[in-house]
Amino acid sequence: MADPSKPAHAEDSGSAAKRGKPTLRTIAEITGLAVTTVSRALSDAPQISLDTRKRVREVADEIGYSPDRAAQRLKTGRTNVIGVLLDPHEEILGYGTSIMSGIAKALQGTAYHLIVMPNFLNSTNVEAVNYITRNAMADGLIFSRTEPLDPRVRLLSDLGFPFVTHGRTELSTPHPYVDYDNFTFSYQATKRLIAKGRRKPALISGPAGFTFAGHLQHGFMTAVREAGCAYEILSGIDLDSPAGAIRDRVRQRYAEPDPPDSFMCGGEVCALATITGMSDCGLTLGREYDIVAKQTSHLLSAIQPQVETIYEDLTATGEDMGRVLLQRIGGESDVSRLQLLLCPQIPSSFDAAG
Amino acid sequence: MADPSKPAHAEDSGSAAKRGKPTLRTIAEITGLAVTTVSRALSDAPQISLDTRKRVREVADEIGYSPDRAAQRLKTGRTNVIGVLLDPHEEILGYGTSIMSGIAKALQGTAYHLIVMPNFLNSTNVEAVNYITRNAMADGLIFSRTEPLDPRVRLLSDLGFPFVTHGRTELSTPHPYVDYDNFTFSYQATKRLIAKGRRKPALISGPAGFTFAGHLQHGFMTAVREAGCAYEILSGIDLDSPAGAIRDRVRQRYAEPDPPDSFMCGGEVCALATITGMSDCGLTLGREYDIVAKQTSHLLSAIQPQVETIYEDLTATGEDMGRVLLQRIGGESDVSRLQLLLCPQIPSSFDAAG
DNA sequence: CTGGCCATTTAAAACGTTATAAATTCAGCA
DNA sequence: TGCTGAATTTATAACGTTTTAAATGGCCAG
Repeated sequence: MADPSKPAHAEDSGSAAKRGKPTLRTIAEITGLAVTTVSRALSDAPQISLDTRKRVREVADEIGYSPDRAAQRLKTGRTNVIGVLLDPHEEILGYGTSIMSGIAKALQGTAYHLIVMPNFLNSTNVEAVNYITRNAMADGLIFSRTEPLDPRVRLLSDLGFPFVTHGRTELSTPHPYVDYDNFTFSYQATKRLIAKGRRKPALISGPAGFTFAGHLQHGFMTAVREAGCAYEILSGIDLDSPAGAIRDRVRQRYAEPDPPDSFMCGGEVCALATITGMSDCGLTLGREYDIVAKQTSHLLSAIQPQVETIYEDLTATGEDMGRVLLQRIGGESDVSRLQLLLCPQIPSSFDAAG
Repeated sequence: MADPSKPAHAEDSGSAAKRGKPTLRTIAEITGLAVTTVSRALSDAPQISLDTRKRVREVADEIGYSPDRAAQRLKTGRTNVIGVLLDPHEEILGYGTSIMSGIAKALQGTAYHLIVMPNFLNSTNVEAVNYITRNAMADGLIFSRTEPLDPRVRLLSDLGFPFVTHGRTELSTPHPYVDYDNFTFSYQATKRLIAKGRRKPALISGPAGFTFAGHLQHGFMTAVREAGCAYEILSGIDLDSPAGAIRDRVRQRYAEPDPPDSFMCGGEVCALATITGMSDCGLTLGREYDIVAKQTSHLLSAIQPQVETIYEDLTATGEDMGRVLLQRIGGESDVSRLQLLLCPQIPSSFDAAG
């Protein structure tokens, strides 16, 4: 029925002042001013008299004017859009939700829109970045899961395109980031296991290649070395593995000699899967073994309240990333002011001897 | 450093043929044709000779031309963007991921971009819809969690703005949708509980106000009435409740007289929370009680393989929605061809007597 | 009353694309 | 030769905005 090639609400043009979406021209005709003046007035240029500015604003509000973003974009080259690159797996247990709602909060009240670009097709994330910059689809980019020599970071740095990452890199050129201190998290979590009397903690490590995996491992190793105890890094699985794979691996490990007696889990799904695997072997959490996990949602604590957790506030992270990116776009060139390392809040119960 | 107001890769204009992003004009200068001709040639207009079309395409490819979407958009009014409205809670257990990757698949190879518009700020979803249509931010819209008299559907229908919903409404004006047959799901799931010998199934219903909640309840009621058995609809919680609330409610219910002996759970988190609550009461799944749940990810089957499930393929749903929306934008006005009701696949084990 | 300066407003051009209508070329034919 | 019409190409305008440079008018010093 309705012709989709034209906005359906564009009614037939009436008399002189044509109907349809109001533009600067509409306001100009109503006020008797020139289009230029109206444009200037709406952007509060000091060269336009206060009277005029006020009158224009009133008329604009009255007729419900809102600027055509396509035209602004064509003219200025600015899109007023912040893009978030979303990996397929990132939606699990609210990662994406939390981050996004944080960013949205930071962008509230600004001219910027948040747009999520799901990256389900371009096999590599770099292609997506390339595409977005080449087609000027956004003024700034946010993405996560950085690698030590992240090619996206490299590309964007070269282009001078504003971005913030969730996670650090090891590139020599510094860049804006917001990161969680996974070293400290892992160190404290492992220390907690040891404080509870465990003598062989196991780490289910982050997926190989990502910067945070190194941090997790480093924190873990530091704690076990300090304690001088045995340890194990479970091979064959990581935090990205499906729950079933983690469960099976844990089960299998317990059929072999000299199994670990506790687990440092970097995520809730990982913890749940571990518990299931152990339970299949007849082992009980808190009795035969312990777990400390990172918590980012409320699922784990509802299902398995016995698991001790350290919380990572992803919404706050998102908000920080939004703020940092806005500063960057706004011209802040001192990168050191655009790097945030968020500290884990260690529960006070951790202080008590296990 | 880099001035963010201009694309950083726009170098200073060289000699005659200025550098920077190639435009139609660049191609025109190279080939000696008029800009109009180039535009036509690239859109494969039949009025342009085959020779010319081929030559223009070659040059375009060579210099890496890609059209400026802002300009196209300004001129044509078309955005080449499909928007997905994402509710905050929808990311749980991969709902959003699956849907989005499906849509992305359907859009692959078309001129359309998928853009996710997280709706974390506008309290009501209608405001977001209003905003998107008024500002012509997309050519079509996809959203879920429809209500019987959904105001978004009403608004978009009035405007003639193309959209597809995940879920049906009870509005008299028919509209494109893709929906899962929650009646059949709920009916079969409940029948399965009864076939296993349970005599008082409980329903944890969908959140009040959404169309699918009615379907779930209807299927449940049909099954219990057919069997003539007792039943219960658990009050105070629904599928949107946090896991902790569901767990507590289940536990609490078992402290009261005449508790249910089985559960129809419309989601995995719901099932997990129920199991936890029951387990806190010392009750074992498969012995003292049973659960049938809807499965949309692989978490539940990894953590609690004993739970019988019926699968809903959300990626397929997304793909269908993408296809339907494209047809709608393409001018398909026969709405009945744009309505899909997807049937639950009932596991063959359901046929065996419990 | 002229010239100059300030404050304010304006006309014209531009961003890159597409739509409309017109121009050009050339073959066929009277 | 000149006309018609088909095939191909083109000039011009337009989408709504911002930018650049220029115009207008008022006021004051000379």
